[in-house]
Amino acid sequence: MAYWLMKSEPDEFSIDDLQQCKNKTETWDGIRNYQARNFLRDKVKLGDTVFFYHSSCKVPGIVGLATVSSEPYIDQSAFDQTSTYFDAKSSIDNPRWVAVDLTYKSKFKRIITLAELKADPNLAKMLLVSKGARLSVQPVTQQEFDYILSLE
DNA sequence: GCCAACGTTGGC
DNA sequence: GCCAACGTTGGC
Repeated sequence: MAYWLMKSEPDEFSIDDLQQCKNKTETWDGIRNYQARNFLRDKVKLGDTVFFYHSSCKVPGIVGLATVSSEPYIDQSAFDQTSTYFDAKSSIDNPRWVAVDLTYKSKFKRIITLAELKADPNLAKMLLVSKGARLSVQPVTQQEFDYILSLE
């Protein structure tokens, strides 16, 4: 089983929103970055565990856990002209983007903030804190995962 | 809201 | 295939 960190803007979709979804599960779509897409398509597996990260907000950081609850599938929002995720270059014949389902697992008692993660020498090599890491889907190592869980 | 850092596009 | 211009992300 692999570990991931996925970013979401809480104004758009927060961990509380995920918890309140039907079956606590929602489509994780709208990824429009090739590197992130490649992870989703090629590496993310059903049953993987995900750090749910809040970005572009007052206190950015990891707020809880989710589980990948589907295999990757074609991101239909790319075909929807009314969607903000519409992409004219993705076609049904040649789909460009993928999505997975995420299921709520737990919410941390506190936010493990980006500032805290950045300041921690044990996490100096983590992708999230490395320069210009804008990836919205990124791998987390077993060591990083266990260590961050222990911070809660 | 600013802007640094990155990604993407498109002319050549 | 290079690279300048533009767009986006996301912390601050």
